[in-house]
Amino acid sequence: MDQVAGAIADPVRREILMMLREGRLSAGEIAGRFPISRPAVSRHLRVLRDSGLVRDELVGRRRFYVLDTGPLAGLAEWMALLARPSGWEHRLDALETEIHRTRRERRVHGTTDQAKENTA
Amino acid sequence: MDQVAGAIADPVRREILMMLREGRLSAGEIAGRFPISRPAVSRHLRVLRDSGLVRDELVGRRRFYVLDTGPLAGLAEWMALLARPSGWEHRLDALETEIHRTRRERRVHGTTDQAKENTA
DNA sequence: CGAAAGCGTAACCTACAGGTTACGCGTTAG
DNA sequence: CTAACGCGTAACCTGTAGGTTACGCTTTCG
Repeated sequence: MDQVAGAIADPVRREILMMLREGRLSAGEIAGRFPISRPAVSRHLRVLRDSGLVRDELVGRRRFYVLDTGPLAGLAEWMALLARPSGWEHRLDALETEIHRTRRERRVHGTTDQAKENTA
Repeated sequence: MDQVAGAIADPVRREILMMLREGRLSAGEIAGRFPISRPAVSRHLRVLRDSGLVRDELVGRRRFYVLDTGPLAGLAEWMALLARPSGWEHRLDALETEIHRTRRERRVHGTTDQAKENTA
């Protein structure tokens, strides 16, 4: 959970995650949408990979990144625990169920090309 | 939300927040539970105050800190948005939930002594 | 096969986060 | 009134996060 919290803390990484929400993207496609250099983005992607928030799929000479919201569950649980008397934690519960549902449907994003899976 | 994410990212600050869940604590009481120096804890408290996650109450020569989970809502919403499959219907849903979010008083920790409120 | 595309890694630099000690200021106690 | 307490701030040091350029490896294409 520590790694997840750290990964979330950076605005560039948060934006990358939001990009990946609409489907997988190659490293170059992601880097092209930022004003910073490609290696900088590459290292942000490495942090996200280590945290488990993204998976990568090697397709030819390209590397696609896929969002994986699973690791968010731990952080969500911590937040819910912290805010127990608050009232908005119901949305966090919803988030967790959503995460589990997404876990089942993850294969929808996978298209029909072969890819060597490189999960962190 | 950026400040909240940054505040959450540090393990010491997370532990402070968990401590405050059971009631307000003075700066000295908090610092006494960590192996690091008191000024270091003081600056962690400053970060938490700036993020809005804690409020402070001056009582005599002591300064009590009180948990405020309100600012977590923004981050929670972002996480929920990320975990959902992309689509504008879901965004509307989240917006609606945010608008009707309850602002009920969190007077639970407040005891009966007078205190000058110093919210960030 | 040789050249170009697509990415990650290495080496390097700078800014800042997080730690320490020294200090100052307001408040309580004696 | 003076001394001690409680706490924040200033000044300083160090490790690391995040940026850059240079480079190397693998895959595709002429």
